[in-house]
Amino acid sequence: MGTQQRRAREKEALRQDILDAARELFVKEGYENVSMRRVAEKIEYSPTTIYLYFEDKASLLYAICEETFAKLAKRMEAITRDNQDPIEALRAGCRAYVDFGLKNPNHYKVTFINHPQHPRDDQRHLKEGSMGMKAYGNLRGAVQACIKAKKFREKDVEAVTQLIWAGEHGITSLLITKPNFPWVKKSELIDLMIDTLINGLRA
Amino acid sequence: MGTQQRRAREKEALRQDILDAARELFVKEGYENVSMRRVAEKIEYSPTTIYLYFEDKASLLYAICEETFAKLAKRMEAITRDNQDPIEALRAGCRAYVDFGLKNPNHYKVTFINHPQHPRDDQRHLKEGSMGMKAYGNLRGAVQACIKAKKFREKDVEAVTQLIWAGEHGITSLLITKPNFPWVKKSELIDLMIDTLINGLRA
DNA sequence: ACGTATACTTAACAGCGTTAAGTGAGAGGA
DNA sequence: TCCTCTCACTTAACGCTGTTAAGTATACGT
Repeated sequence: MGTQQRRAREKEALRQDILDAARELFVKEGYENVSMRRVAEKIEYSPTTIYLYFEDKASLLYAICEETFAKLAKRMEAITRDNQDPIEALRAGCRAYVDFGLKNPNHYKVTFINHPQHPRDDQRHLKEGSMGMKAYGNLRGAVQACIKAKKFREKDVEAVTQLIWAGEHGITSLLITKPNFPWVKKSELIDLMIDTLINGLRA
Repeated sequence: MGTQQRRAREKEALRQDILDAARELFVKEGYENVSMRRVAEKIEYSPTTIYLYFEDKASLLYAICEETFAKLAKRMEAITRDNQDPIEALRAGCRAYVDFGLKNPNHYKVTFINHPQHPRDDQRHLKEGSMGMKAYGNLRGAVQACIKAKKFREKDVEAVTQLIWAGEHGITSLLITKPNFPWVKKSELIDLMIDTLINGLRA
């Protein structure tokens, strides 16, 4: 009777092997530059085996990104929880977001930078329940707190959240995709963005 | 003797035909979704003919983008020339940049959003002499004017220029790549970004 | 021991960007 | 006028890609 459970365990193990192999390759060489055949080679199975565990290449990627962004969501939650001052919490959350993007550029690229190729994956990373959406919700919470404490002049929570997200994303994505541009000191540029936005929003 | 000139004219005409066909397809369906074979089909030549006029697919795209961004650079130049108030000039320039991106999403995508695939094209759109760089230079001019007029607290021209560019880019790229996200009114979000940044920078 | 479900592989399809080799028309010189 | 050679273009092919249909062998339940 334990056979079924053992088989299920073995299936799950192979699924994890595929995820591990794909994650390593995607992170090292970028999603577009890694073929299903190369992932298969790494785990020493035929390419088609992967399709028994994941619908297609995009789904494989999505599973990996959800894993990764779960960490970001957790980290941002901890920041807003531990910080008393809402402004400081927001500032720290923003900084964590950008740092996370720069530390996981390939994940960030496929989740937030690249346009979805197939209409089927459209916005998958920002659909309800996704980790990307969870992180967004967290940011909104931090913004909400600032507005409640009457720190901001603008009262539209959604607008301010989207504004800050766009600012963070602008810096993060440009630093990732244009590494050879003659940037000023990156860390200071990030802080300048966060400070300027918060300053500009102040009541 | 006029033969050589006529042949040169004919070559140039075909080059333009290729550009026109490629532009139309790229704009309508996006760079990645258009193959060289499809461009060739449209001009009724064999696929390899294109390679007699352009080094590869990326170069064909680059030529098209330079055309397009030349228009943006020109527009931004006119704005900074016609506007007396440096802050208003900057504001108008920012607005023009974002509007341009939203009106030419496919050009904007390949120029500013996508990561360069091949190291050879790396940063091509932001190299010296490119139209992308010209537009950047224009923005820096507008920022310079604001700093000279003592309107900003931060004095580092390069840092402020990059900050504003990142802000503009953040909004533009997210609105383009995530059209189904529940955005607040787009036009107001754009203005909020520009106003908040300028406000936050004010002396 | 036998049939069947399950896990996996082989072979193939239709497409991609790109290149090497081949063709044919037309210009220029004798 | 005829020949030659240049130059614009095409045909065929290479080595990839993601994905699927069909086939095979193992190991399970009866």
